[in-house]
Amino acid sequence: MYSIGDLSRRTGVKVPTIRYYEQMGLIAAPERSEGNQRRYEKPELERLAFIRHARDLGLSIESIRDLLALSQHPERPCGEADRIAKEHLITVREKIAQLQKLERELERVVACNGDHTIGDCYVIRALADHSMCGSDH
Amino acid sequence: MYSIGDLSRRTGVKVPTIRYYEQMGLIAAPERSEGNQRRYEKPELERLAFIRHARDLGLSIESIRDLLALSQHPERPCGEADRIAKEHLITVREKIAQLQKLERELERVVACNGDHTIGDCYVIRALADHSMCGSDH
DNA sequence: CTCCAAACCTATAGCTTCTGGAGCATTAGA
DNA sequence: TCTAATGCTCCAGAAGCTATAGGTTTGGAG
Repeated sequence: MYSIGDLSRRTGVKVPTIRYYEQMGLIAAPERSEGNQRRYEKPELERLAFIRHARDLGLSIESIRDLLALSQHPERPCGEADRIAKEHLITVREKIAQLQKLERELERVVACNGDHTIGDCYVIRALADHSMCGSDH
Repeated sequence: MYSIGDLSRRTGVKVPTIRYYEQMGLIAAPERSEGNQRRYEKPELERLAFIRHARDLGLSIESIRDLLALSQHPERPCGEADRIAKEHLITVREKIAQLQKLERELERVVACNGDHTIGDCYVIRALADHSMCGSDH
C-alpha cells in the first residue's frame, strides 16, 4: 500500500507527473482510500519504474505506451520491441551528429575573445552572415 | 518591399512563425499595405535571417533577444555576446555527452535480436530492471 | 481524543517554440 | 473583371510536464 508520495519517492517520478501519466493512460487509475486518495501496490510501482527508466533513455510517451502494451503479452515475438529500441538508437545518433556539427560551428563563433566591440564581434557577424559558416545547416 | 510570403521563402522561416516572432517582440511590427498586409524591407529580412541562423544553432529566443539588443550598439564591448555564445557551447557539449551515454546504454539494450518472445526480450527486461544498467542515470 | 501540519485532491493555467485550421479579406496576374 | 494564391486574426494543439489555488484527508504528537 503506497500513497502517491511514497510512489514518488521510490521511483523518483514527481507527484504531479504521476497524476499526469495516469491521465495520459500510461498507468491505470488505482484504487482509492475512503478519503479519495490514490493507493498503489507493487505492480504499479514496477510499471512506473519502467516508465521512468524509459523516459530517462529519452523514449517518447508514445513509444513507452507501445512497449508497455507489448510487455503485457510475454508469449509474442519481441521483434517489435527490438524495432522501437533500434529506431530510437538511430534518432539518438542523429541528434548527436547534429549537435556535434553545432559544436564545431559554435567553436568557430566564440573565437571572438570578448575584448573588442560589438561592431566587429565575430559572434554577431557570424550569426548575421550565414556564408561565414563552414557547414551547411 | 517584401510580403510575408516573400520573407518566408527568402529566409526559410515559415509564415506563422514570422508572425509569432513579431508577437514575441523579436522583430518589430512592420508597415502595412492599404489592405492591412505586412510589408517588409531589407533590414527586416536580415534581422530574420539572423534569428533563423541563431535558432538553427539552438539558441533560445531569450538569448537571441539579448544578442539582437547587443547588435544595436556596435560601439559597446562584445564580452556579453561572447559570454552568451560560450555558455551555449557548454550546454551543447553537455547535451552531447548525455546523449552519448544514452547511446551506449541503448546499444546494450538492442542486443536483443528480435527472434525470441517478449517474455525474455532484453529490451523489455532492461527497461524494467534498472540494475541491469552499466551507468548511473 | 483532539489538533495540526503535511500530504493529498481537482481543476486550471503556464511553459517553449512553434504549427495548423477556420473563416474571411486582399492582391496580382490573366 | 475574375479568380487563385496569398494574406489577415484568432484560437487550439502538440510534448511533457510544472505550478498554483483552494479545498480535504491523513497520521502522528500531546
